[in-house]
Amino acid sequence: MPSLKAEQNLKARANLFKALGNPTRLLIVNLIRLSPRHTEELASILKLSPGTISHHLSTLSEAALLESKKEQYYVSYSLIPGVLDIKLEEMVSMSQPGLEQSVEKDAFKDKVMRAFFERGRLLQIPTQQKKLHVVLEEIAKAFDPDKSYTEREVNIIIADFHDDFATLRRELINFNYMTRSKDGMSYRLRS
Amino acid sequence: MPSLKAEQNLKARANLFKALGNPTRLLIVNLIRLSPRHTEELASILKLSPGTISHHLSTLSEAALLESKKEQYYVSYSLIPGVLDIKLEEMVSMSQPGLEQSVEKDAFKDKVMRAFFERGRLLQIPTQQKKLHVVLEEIAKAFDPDKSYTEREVNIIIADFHDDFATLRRELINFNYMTRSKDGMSYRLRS
DNA sequence: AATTTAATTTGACAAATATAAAATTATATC
DNA sequence: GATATAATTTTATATTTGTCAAATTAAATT
Repeated sequence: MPSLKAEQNLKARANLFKALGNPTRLLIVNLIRLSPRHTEELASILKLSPGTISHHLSTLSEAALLESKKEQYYVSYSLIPGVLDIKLEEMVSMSQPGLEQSVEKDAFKDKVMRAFFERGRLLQIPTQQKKLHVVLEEIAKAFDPDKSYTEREVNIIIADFHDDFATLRRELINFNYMTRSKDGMSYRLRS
Repeated sequence: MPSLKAEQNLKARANLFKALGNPTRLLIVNLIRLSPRHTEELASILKLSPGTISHHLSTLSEAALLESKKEQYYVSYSLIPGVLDIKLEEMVSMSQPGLEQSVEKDAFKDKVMRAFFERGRLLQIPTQQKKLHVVLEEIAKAFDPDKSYTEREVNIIIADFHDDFATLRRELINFNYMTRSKDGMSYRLRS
């Protein structure tokens, strides 16, 4: 089940950014970056209560940015070495190139399909290009990729979806879902 | 007035991170990264209302991550090219190495000074090393860097701060604020 | 010009966050 | 073992945030 893991991942990424997405915590990271610090010291530098600083430090630690070490009376916090040595791009990008793409297409497509089709019939031809593409793609599925068709055959197949087969046939060619032979006599799916 | 500018900067940085610090917005960035998208499309993919998506898109735009362009009925959003091509380190680091450092030291020092000194007198010798250092540094200022002192002279000067001049003198040597000559007859500030 | 439609803005609300103050915990120093 | 002290946790509160639904705006198609 990659989706669960992906979601975990997503949250973890977001938390890293969220941890850095606060002025006080950015200051803390910058102070700590120069030399390790303890809670009280940071509190007095930033003029916030130790409790508040402690809270911020734990947020940063949970985001896997800081490490700490008991030192005399104090807990000394420091940046985990190399933790900032990464590109924003790497932090942001999810690795599932396929998954997301399919999720998205299906969702948008579903919406359009529900809106424009009813029991296999196309209710109307969408004006909007993005929706039209969904419709054309669906109609294209009715053709066999290995066969070529006469115009009349094409019309009949399209007419199962909608009466205005002429417009739809034109759009299929227009947007390159189908191609017409040079002599204009036969049609087939774009290979 | 560099501090105002620094603060602006600080907030802008934090906002960039904050913009990315939300799972929905991370998904949006990832979807947009692959190909430009419009609001409704994202809404249907992510199953959130158009209003919500619009809000997220404006957050991302304010963080200078997205650009948009009207296209047919739609507003097509895309990532500003190269915007993610930067190290986390560069995003986090503030450039004022001096400023911050002085702010911090003064703040912590001030707190210790107020706690341990009263009208120039040291109320007690701090147990804690970090505080002791602040105190020793302060006492060290009473010596002329160009002069050397007999032990008796050192004692007299320290006695102005606190009766237990012997301990303080020992700590000054201990922590290398002052050095004692080989013959043990003269003291001076660490050069 | 009228109509359609995507996008944005507004209003409302529940959830999350940043903060201080106080209580508690954990650990050094004596 | 008692005491001192930094750190953390808890409680409380004001602010910010994410979301939806509804109203409004802006713009393209008719």
